[in-house]
Amino acid sequence: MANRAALSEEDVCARVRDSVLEQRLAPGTKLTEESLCAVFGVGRTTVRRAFLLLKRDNIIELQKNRGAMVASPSPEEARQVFESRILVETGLLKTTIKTVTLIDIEQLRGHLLAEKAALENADIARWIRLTGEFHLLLAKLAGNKLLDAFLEQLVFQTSLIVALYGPGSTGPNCSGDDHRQLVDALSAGDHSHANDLLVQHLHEIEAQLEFAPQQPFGDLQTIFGEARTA
Amino acid sequence: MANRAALSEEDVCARVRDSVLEQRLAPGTKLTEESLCAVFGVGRTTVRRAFLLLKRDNIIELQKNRGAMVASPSPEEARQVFESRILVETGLLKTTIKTVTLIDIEQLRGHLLAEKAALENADIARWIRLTGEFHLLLAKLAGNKLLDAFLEQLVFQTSLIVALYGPGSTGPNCSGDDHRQLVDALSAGDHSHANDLLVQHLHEIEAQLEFAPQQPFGDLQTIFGEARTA
DNA sequence: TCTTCTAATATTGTTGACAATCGAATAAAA
DNA sequence: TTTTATTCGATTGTCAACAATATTAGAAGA
Repeated sequence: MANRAALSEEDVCARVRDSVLEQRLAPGTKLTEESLCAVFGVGRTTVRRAFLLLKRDNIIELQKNRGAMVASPSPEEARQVFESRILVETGLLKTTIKTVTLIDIEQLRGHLLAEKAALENADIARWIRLTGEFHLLLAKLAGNKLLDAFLEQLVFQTSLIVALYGPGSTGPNCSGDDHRQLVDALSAGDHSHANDLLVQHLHEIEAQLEFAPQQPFGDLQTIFGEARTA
Repeated sequence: MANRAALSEEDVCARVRDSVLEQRLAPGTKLTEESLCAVFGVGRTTVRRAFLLLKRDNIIELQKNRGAMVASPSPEEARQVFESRILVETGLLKTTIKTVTLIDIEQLRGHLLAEKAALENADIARWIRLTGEFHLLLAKLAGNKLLDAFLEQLVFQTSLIVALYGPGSTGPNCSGDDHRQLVDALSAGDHSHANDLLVQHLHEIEAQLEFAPQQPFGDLQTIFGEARTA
């Protein structure tokens, strides 16, 4: 059994975000306080505070007296997310390309292997999560915590957007080889090429969106139950 | 008298942020729950939730069992704030220069007048706030709410940074004429020039910083009392 | 006088009960 | 059958009391 030390609001927030990142929590899902209390074994106070954090990150929407539901970004919001990602990620890349070390490259390649393994094991949830985390890992190399945190928000929202408007459940969040090519360009110190690849990669994902919503669903206990696979 | 409808955590959060923006709340100031309850006439629940929001915006620091204090960004954090601002603001400018309308220019010029008036009236608090809001107004024209919200965070943090490391109390947050020149360039549709001015403007502010902290102070009741001058 | 320990005070953290509000189900009327 | 009211159950919002923790003040000893 997991330890019984009470989870903090940050923990609950992280768990919910994980579920969003792995697309086990569909946009529009109603989150009642009581159910989350039960799932995570915490009091309403903690859940309530977690809701506040999640709202600030645009992961849930809070309506007065009507509770919380997982956010459903509009097409316009989706556009803004990708616009922001391109700006931030290319900005970070400009720094990274100048400071990147061999150790960093090793770490990135290690991550690529993990992505590949997850895909081969047909562990789709894990793969979806890893492809998102690749971008965060890449961002971290630039050493700007503020932009990191902001990009994190954007990546989580991207997950919601892909869940809403993306291609069928088989469809990739990030097509397989793009990340490897990007690491290669980075390793070669070719900023212009790396930049092109990054922009193209993001545009590709955006281009695959079809703005006609759909609604999968899931049971909360199941969804949250198997969160910690890392 | 103002209406007695209870303020929400967002309201409290906004009031505190206003005070930070106008530099009436010094970095390091201890914020006890009870004092804020008294000042704003709300319960501890509301203050507590506001604290959570303020923490997420890096405006206060929360220590377990030790309460909240206004954040004191480190020199490294200051560097990251300016790096982020340059990235975001130049990115937004690239959009704005393509879509800006005469009405937008009018609005910006109106803001410049307000800045000038505040300066002439020696209403320094208001002037400091307006110079910060100029950047937010400019950003809003690009029509990306996510980047807007992020820049808002950065501007508030800039206020803390200037309070900590900036030139003496007479020193300007944004030197007077820079904003006007920027609007002129924008009005002329000269992207390259506008971009240069913006970058130079931000670099100027950063260059004026001296990383040797100082500590002004103030009474909470006074600080919050005269917040709403807009 | 200075240090160290203890007790008192003040502040924060948590819980549970109660109030307010919303949504659904039912019943009544057109 | 459809629409409108009303009641009931469920969910959220608020508050106050209590517990846990930290800070301060004071006393004792060197």
